[in-house]
Amino acid sequence: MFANIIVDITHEKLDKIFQYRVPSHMEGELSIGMEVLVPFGKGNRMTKGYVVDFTENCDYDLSKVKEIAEISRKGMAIEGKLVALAAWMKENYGGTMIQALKTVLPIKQKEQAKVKKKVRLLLNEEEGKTKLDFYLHKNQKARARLLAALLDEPVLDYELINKKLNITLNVVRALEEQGVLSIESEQVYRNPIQNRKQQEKDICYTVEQKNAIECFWGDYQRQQYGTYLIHGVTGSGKTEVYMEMIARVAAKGRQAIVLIPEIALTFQTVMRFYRRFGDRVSIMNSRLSAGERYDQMMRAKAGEIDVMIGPRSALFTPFPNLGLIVIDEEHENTYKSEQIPRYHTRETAIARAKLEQASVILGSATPSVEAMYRAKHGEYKLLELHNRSGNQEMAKVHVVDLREELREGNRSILSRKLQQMIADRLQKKEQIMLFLNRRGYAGFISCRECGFVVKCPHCDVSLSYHRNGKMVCHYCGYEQERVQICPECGSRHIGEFKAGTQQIEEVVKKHFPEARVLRMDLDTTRSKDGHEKILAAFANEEADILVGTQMIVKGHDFPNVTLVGILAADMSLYSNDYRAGERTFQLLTQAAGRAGRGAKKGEALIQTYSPKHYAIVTAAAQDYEAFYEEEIHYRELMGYPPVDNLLAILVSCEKEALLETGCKYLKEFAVRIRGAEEVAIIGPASPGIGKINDVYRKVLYLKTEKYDTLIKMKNKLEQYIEVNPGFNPMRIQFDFNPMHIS
DNA sequence: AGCACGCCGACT
DNA sequence: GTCGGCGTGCTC
Repeated sequence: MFANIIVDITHEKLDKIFQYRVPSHMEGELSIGMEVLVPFGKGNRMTKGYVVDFTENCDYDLSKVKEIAEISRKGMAIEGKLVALAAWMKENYGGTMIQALKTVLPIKQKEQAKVKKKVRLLLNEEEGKTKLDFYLHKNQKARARLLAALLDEPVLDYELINKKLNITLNVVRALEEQGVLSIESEQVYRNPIQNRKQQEKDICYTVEQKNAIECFWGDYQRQQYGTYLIHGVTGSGKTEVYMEMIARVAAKGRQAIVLIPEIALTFQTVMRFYRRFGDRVSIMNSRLSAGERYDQMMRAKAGEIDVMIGPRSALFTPFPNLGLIVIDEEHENTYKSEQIPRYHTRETAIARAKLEQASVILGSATPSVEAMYRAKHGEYKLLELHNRSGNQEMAKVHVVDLREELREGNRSILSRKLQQMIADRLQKKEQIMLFLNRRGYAGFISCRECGFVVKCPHCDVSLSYHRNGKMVCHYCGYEQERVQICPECGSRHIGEFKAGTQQIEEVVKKHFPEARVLRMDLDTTRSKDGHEKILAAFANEEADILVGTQMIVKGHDFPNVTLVGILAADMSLYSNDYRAGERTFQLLTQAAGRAGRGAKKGEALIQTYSPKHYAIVTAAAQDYEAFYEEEIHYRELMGYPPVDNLLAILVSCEKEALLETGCKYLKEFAVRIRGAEEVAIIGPASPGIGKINDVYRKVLYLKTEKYDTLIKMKNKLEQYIEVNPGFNPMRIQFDFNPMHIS
């Protein structure tokens, strides 16, 4: 038997897998993730490594393969656990072990950046000059070059010496021995946030909050670690519940990870954690430099902190004794990675928690259908928070039928009712948010007159215009000619629906010239901190109306906002994707939740062409249960996740003809290995973008109830692709339960 | 990263 | 010839 091993040396060149023979006496006890000592390199010096995988055969020159020397056993090191997690991710999401390891051990890439070696000159000017003459005389060019540079600037970064002066470590070492210079490698941690601990006033929990905490804690005390789904309406105080749970876990000497979508990782949120945990908290975000991020990881490993807050990558924080993982806004689709391995944070967090005997808390006001499905099937424990903790009332939600507006001659994007309400708030000096749902804007084709949407007859997803001038289904590849008139009512006002925040800003300014309007979208937030600046300005009431996309509905509380207008709720409803209903419901509920967060009562208004659609009806009623029932019924009917599982196989190739034959072979192979299993094999279909940078793309779908079957088929397909050189010019990616069908 | 190998100029 | 400095390439 052979073992695949990564060598614990931090350098890109060694960032690959080495194979070693497993001595027979180790066969029983060696497992993935274990730390071992192996002879490495010419001198066979003993080097630390981690077992990453086992194989029967060896594809390296057998005469060169060495044997593992010993297992270093001081419990499973934290790296070992993460390696084991990487192995799980590779198995469940596809890709190579290296790719999985790179996502799990970010340390590897960062280390060289952080161990900033410095070189300091030890000689005075005179001694230096003499030495320099000596080197020049002996024609020792590299030494002379280095010394000359040091005489100019007595302390230099090793990296600079290495890259710009082209001098190797050999030379530096030689000069060190001669006492010309010294090598210093300092290790300074920087904490990106100052310690500003303030004691938060005593917290009073509601009955529901208490119940949730005690339910979790009871299990935890009995060492029953599991997954909990907290379904709590906006304003029900989920964060207090998380913090109490974390505090109790931390008191037991265990650490916690809090995952928050990057967009919701605002100063406000972070400060709440700081107030409670002081400098035992650390945050990670994309603004931190690589070095700072590495420092944070090292602090976590060294036991200097108890809580790490960050986006999905923070899941891999190397805590020595992880006890709890919290995933806030669990339904957000940024929790699914777009890079290989295309892991889902929720599933991966649960896998990590199992490896480390920890619990997982999922929280959301609008849980994903997957999470709720699993909670209802007993996989997760459901904890409900129905009431707002401050006793505020939920916003009243109105629905306006835009078809009716059109019939009555109002072609504006602002319905008459919305115009009235805006005028009313302006006069009361209250604030307004206008929300444009741009998600999934990859146009759908709808009738402005009756609201009819052109759909695929086989898939129940909307068709969209394709470059070839036809309307296509991105799921099954179905095509039909463009419609000129609405098949439902015969109107000629049928076409792609589009509108942008800019147009809306103009319309609003025209209607209400006295109002101060702020716009927030990709254009206006591009500058550094643009995001925060706009939100701060609005919070300071420097504007009356904030117009924006979904980024305005996340996280921030504006007490003076008493009206939220949702301008075109349909935008995400008919994107070509089975999650459209879910996303629409989530966005509408969240947007409505922004109104009335202060003392004054709030109202929300939804403008739509399909007021009867269940996602809109249930969102208007703020009735998650009703939505879930409808949605799960639809998923059952269509066999979409979470009822069935879906594996997307994305194939791309520069040659269109090759791509097609490749897909044909893949499909045939899939049919062959399916055997008697009940697996639907769909496609190949063209994804939303059929060609990127002259690379053609196709997608195949496998659909079945059993996730395991999909994994098995993925493994066989991966093997098949590897042994057939015909697939070499193609890139093939696997995506389990993709966030969008594209 | 660490180590050996091989090239090249300098000096006995 | 041979010695030592210096860049290069490999490590299962």
